[in-house]
Amino acid sequence: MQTLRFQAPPYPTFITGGKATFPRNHKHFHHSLPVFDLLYVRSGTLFLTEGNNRYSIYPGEYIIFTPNVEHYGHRVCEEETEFYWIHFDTETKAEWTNQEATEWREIIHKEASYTTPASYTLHLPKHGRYPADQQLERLIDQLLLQHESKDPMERMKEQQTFQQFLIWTQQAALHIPNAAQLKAEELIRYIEEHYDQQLEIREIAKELALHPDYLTRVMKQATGVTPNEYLTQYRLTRAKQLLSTTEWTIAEVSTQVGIQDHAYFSRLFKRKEGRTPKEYRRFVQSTS
DNA sequence: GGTTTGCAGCAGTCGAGGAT
DNA sequence: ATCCTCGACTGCTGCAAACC
Repeated sequence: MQTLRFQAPPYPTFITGGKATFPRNHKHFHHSLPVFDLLYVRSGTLFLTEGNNRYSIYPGEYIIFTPNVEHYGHRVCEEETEFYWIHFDTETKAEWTNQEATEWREIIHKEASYTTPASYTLHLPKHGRYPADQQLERLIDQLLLQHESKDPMERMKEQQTFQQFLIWTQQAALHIPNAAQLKAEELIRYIEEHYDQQLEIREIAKELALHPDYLTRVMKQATGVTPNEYLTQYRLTRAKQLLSTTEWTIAEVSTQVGIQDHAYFSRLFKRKEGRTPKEYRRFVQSTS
């Protein structure tokens, strides 16, 4: 299996991306780009050829195509096929190798000193699979939303999200999740499905059959943030979407994202975003 | 309608440590 | 190593009132 190997930082740059759906009997067109092209299949199957190699990309799998090498569909889709496409490029030299990395210590190229940052050698498999959950799709959706956003602050965050996407891709290539990570993933799923309701850590812990303290600990260990911090972050992301795409009052938006007290919502919003919800809406409208 | 401020209560977090 | 509990304390949250 070929592996794309490159140094970071600087991390590769996200250029553009999108979501596409091919109907049944549709075939991918002939295509060659001057940058890397990553395709991630959400449902259905893509049958693609690059050079002399044929690939079948099933749901949950991705493939990375090489710049300036033509790829095309060698077979029609047998069912409706939904996939994401992401174009990116590297500033550092990137090369295809047959050496796969199997442990994190192979990724950490050099530890940081007082004057130089840590450096990493990422090894991304040409054709790989992500763990079976919807976190990754949410991350890509977030990336595409930021890319399409009229808010310059959101646009600036897209590279950050793309870096996280690359780290997850690297993690998926090596990853054997431990118990804490599995529980944190379960908690994240729960939060994202119930963020619009009143959530208490004790209730969630009961739901997941764990002690509340323990839940906080595994979440912090796996993601670096506490359940509450994650919930707040998620609610504010949804609130920003609603503020920029609807005419709802601040109180309605607040209720919609699970915060009953709109006064508290405004305060929270200003603390995290640096401007009140009203200012945010005005700002987005003025830049569109 | 939306924001700010003050305040009280308590939920959530963290360090330490025990049980398995 | 993993899972869990306890006690202390921080800061989150909801409410009310005043103001823009």
